[in-house]
Amino acid sequence: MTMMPTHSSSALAPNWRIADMAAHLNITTRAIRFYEDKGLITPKRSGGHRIFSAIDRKRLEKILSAKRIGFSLEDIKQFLDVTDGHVTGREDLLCRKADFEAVIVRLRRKRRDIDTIAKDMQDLCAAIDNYMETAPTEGVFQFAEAYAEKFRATLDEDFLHA
Amino acid sequence: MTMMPTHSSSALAPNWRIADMAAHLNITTRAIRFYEDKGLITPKRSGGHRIFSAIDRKRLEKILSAKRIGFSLEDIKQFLDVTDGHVTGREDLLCRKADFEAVIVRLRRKRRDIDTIAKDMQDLCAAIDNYMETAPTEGVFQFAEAYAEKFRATLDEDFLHA
DNA sequence: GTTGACGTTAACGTTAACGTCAACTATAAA
DNA sequence: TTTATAGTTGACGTTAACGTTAACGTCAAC
Repeated sequence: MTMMPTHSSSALAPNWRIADMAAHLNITTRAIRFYEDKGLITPKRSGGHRIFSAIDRKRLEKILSAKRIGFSLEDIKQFLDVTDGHVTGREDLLCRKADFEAVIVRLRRKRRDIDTIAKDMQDLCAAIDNYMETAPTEGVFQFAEAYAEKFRATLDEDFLHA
Repeated sequence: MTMMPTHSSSALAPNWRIADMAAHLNITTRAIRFYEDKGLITPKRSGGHRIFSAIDRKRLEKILSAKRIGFSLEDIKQFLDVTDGHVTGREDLLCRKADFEAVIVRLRRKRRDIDTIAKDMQDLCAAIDNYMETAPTEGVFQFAEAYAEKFRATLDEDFLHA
């Protein structure tokens, strides 16, 4: 007797059900249905049930990446509409392209924001470490004071450049 | 008669009113009041009116940076509570530090997400440019098809590594 | 042919981060 | 002193992105 591949997945041509997808991507089935309602994905159907391909999965992964960096589902739809070829007019395409270029600029700023905040967080962690070593039981407020001092230093620095 | 510095601002020791702050930071006064309600800022008062110092401004700028990269106001409050010295217990501080280190890890992923999406956007813009040059009036659907082809290529590549 | 795990749609509930009045007050200028 | 121009505190409205039932369909297995 030959082994029949299970309905839920096959290594070569995977076709997952909604729960499999949700588990793989660490989201809820509700979210996936919601994305379909919003027109972000259109998985195939088999007797009313949704069937997800590898392409569907890749698409969902991109959607989640975009979501993590703050894009709304509507933003994402704008992008997908173009890659899917739902925007065909020359004027429309050029308009979208301008939008995307503005987005790229904002992404650069977002990268800078991340670096700024990450540095602050690392400094804060280091300050906590330092506080733990140098102030065993006494001087409870020294930590905040030291941090505030550092904060005022960056403030003065900004004044010089402004 | 000596020039009296105006109430609204002085270069050396600026004290802005809420509308000035809002204009400088490109947000609404409502947002600023909301941040105060949530305990993120505590500007001084002068007869009921809020007065903002350079420190308040810097603090707000940090808040907006954090917001842009997806932190909720509650997240931001967690961070500020520590830097302000409202968290004094050793256990509490170590606990917060662990949270912050987890955040730093997520920020690294967010950076990667940004790079991924930015590259996709740049590719898409380039594809649009290319399409504009090579397909003057005919073959409306070639653009989407070309993009889909490229997409399948990255998909196959992922299969090799999985 | 029934069971049980999983799927479906439809509809209302929830939370965050403000927007939007409304009614009142404080300050600066005339 | 009056007036114009902000500023103040509620209180309710709004939007996005789902969560949460409710009520019912499907399908492989026993």
